[in-house]
Amino acid sequence: MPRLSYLDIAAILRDEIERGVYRHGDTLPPEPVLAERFETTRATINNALRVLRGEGCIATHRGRGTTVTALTRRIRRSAMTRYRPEALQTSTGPFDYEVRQLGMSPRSEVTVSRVVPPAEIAEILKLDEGEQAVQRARRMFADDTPVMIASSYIPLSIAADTVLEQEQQGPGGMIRRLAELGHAQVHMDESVTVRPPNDDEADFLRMSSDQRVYVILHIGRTAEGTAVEAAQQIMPTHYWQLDYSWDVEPA
Amino acid sequence: MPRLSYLDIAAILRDEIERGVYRHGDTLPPEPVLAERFETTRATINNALRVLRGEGCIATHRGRGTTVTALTRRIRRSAMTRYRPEALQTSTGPFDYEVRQLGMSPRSEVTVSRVVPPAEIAEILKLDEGEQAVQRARRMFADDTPVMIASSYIPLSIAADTVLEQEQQGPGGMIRRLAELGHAQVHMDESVTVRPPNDDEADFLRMSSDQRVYVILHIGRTAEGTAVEAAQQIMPTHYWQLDYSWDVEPA
DNA sequence: GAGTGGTCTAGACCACAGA
DNA sequence: CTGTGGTCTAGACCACTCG
Repeated sequence: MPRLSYLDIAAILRDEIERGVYRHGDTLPPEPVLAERFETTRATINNALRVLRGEGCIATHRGRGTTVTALTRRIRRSAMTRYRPEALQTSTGPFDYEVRQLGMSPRSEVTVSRVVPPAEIAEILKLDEGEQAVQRARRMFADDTPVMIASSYIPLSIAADTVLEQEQQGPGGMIRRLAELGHAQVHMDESVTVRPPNDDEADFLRMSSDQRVYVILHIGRTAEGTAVEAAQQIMPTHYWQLDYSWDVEPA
Repeated sequence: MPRLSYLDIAAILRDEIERGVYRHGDTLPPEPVLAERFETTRATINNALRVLRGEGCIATHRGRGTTVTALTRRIRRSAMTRYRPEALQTSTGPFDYEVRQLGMSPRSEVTVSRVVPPAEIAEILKLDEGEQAVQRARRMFADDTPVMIASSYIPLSIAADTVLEQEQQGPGGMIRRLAELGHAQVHMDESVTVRPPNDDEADFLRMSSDQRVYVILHIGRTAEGTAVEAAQQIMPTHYWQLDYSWDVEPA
């Protein structure tokens, strides 16, 4: 019998996970045991697990073991509905809706502070070098699995000493508050890129460097085209699907 | 002096690439040479190169060596403009525009055939089990670097024996032709996910399994909501940025 | 302290590209 | 043929988690 390659082993384990031999949340056998089962060494098993980790099937933790990832389906982030007035009416907000769609429980933690934003954000908000902005940082969970980091920045000239510097926003969230302050947003820009997580992101999102995050840069603009809010959202690619839909004029 | 970890080595090499010690297109020293330089073994070098490969910095080819990736900036795919009538007026089409924006030369190859589409596509187009559709497969290049695989599917009931089964489409492309055939599209849906490339994709796009592709499912609908075109686009994440922009009603 | 996965060493064989 | 990167073996040390 020919030896199995790490890809073969990954395929076998993937199949067993899909067939339910290992359930979501289960712990896989330790690497030495798998090595024995497949008549190979730990290095090869480690390689196979890296493949599955990259796909988001499993998560490995030193000292704790290898567990099958909890999320069955991906959370669907519907860009066009999540910023619509109707979506904002609900006190819970679009993230809560998106997570509940999967039958999971949403939770989030907010931190508000004044910071000098990253250069990319400062440029969008047309801030001077070293100028501060209000940062609203949110860490979001689905059933206690961390699934998103979002940082919104609003120029101090708009947000200083307003409700935007308080943690609780009330129904309609930031968009509604900004509108009430005379900065109604009528246009959104988003760009999507993908990269490995940095150390902080990997730590909070419990990711390995074999996995990837979406980086979504979201910009809200007023009728004059001024950017009044710039937000960066970091999400593991294996947890999310991004949905967009729009109307076009017929050709 | 402490030994360097593969992450340290990756960081050093990344820095050297960014500083221009190795230029885009250059070949890096072979792994045994790097192993000697960093006083370690090939396995550790291999590990370091895997990190850079995952970021899209380099590409490794057995027998040929390791080269620095050609693309400096990412191609920007602007979803909302690429399907607008104005964008379609130009005979060249949106992909050509997007690539030229980077100062590169676009090229694409089209293959038209009748196939039974993947289940996901068949469901969208409401095809019966085993029913065929017209597939227009495009492989796209920027300066001879393969950057995208796109497969559009149109139901046979619409496309059979029409200009849609010919390779050349003329100005306005498929959207215009569909409109002329009485299937004007007024609504677009797109979903974005990310995964490792499959073997075919990795082969054509010259990717390794450490890298990732966007999978964009694009659906064009008529005023009645009928899907008349479903397309799947596969693009290496390290080559592309996805842009979306839209208007919202004020809160 | 025992068990986990992360990383490394030293060496080997292989598939593949190119002269 | 030589040199490349891909993969594997056998063994080791380490950091981390948990009882």
